[in-house]
Amino acid sequence: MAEQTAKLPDHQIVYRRLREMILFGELAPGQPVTIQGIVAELDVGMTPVREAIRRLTSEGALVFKGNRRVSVPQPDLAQWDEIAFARLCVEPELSRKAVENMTKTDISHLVSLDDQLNAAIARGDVRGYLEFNYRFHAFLYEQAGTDVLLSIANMLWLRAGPSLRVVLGRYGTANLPDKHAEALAALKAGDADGVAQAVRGDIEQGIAQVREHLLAANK
Amino acid sequence: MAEQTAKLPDHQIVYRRLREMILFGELAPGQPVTIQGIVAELDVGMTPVREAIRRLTSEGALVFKGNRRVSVPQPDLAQWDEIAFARLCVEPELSRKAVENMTKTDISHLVSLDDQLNAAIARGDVRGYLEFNYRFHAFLYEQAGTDVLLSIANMLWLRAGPSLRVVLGRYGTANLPDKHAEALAALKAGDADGVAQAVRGDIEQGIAQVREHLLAANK
DNA sequence: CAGGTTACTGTGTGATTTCAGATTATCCAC
DNA sequence: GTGGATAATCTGAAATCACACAGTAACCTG
Repeated sequence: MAEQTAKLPDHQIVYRRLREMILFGELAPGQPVTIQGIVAELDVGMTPVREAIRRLTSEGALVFKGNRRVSVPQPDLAQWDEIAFARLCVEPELSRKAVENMTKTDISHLVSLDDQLNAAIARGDVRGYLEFNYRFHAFLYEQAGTDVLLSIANMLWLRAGPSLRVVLGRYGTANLPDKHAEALAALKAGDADGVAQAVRGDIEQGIAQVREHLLAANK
Repeated sequence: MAEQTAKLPDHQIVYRRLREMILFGELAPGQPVTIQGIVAELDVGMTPVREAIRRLTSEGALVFKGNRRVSVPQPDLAQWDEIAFARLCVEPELSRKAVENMTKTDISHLVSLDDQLNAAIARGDVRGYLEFNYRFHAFLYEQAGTDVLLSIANMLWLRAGPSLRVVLGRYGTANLPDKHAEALAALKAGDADGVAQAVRGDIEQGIAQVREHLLAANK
């Protein structure tokens, strides 16, 4: 693990680091991101930082802000609905495809992630919730072995992350029902449709929460 | 148009140029892409080229080849089916949303693009076919005004482009039925579902052609 | 409050360093 | 002595950096 990052080129390290910061809410929506700020913070040259930012903007995780600043985008209601639509297309399908490739070890890893997720919820740890929720879904989807759909899903999570963070920061981790248990049960039974259905429900719940928040903020 | 590219930063110019090269088949699948090769060819510095390549890899238009080489990807059958699935999710939806925003001027522009497309087919111009086919769909989808879905669609076209080129290069532009006329008719009637249906059919045809080719090549 | 100046940020270039892969040379076994 | 395999070297490209340039926004002064 450690030796992986050691031999990885800088631009990939920066990319991953920034990615995590966006995904887990360390960068707030609207917050400006400057190249030289990152250079100072992560202690690397400008070139790798520029490449990482370029990559993230092309994935929609950062946006050009009129002038030449980039910042973390804050989706409006219409954009949120687009993200929701796309996620509901892609993620149940990924879940379905993942089922037949899952080994017992994989499933127990998912169970462990879900346990850590629940622990984070119990102690009101928003960052922990975001991280383990992401890792739960990401690990499940990875098992589908489909890189095109997976890259789309990752892109969508990147766009959804900051908004989730805002809502959770406001309302806390209480009342966070998820359908992970349901998904795990179907998974153990080898019921692909059941898993897809559970994941769909899980996504719909999360989406609805943010959606209500956006509706309320809008009016 | 010309003054746009004149004031555009180099990395965007390079990005667009490479993008077109991939989209319209100037770069063959599997062909290695080197930074210094592009530097020499387009006469710009390394940094802009690196940024453009980074962006294209994050969109799946180029892939890291194990070590630090990048090349144009060649989807196998499974990947092609993923692309197909995602396109069929996204593009009919984009078409549907586009309908209500289309003005008469927009429609006549689409008609003009379709005419040029047919002219390209008639003269056996593969590159022209790819370009006008792309521009027909791209223009239609742009009118939906939905940037998230649009960026996904663009990503998928980028992944599909090289394969289309291979098939067309092999079988020529004869026997290229499309459903553009059908789509245009529904569009003029304001029939959103009809447009979505026609686009779905159009995509399915194109997909099937490549799919057969991949099946044949595989066995 | 307006005009100009300053500080800062993004952009582009070329030199330098690092690295993966291929080629060649050497050594050991047979 | 020959065949094979392993190790050292060589090559070309990628990765990084430091600097020069340009444009913008903020600030300061009158």
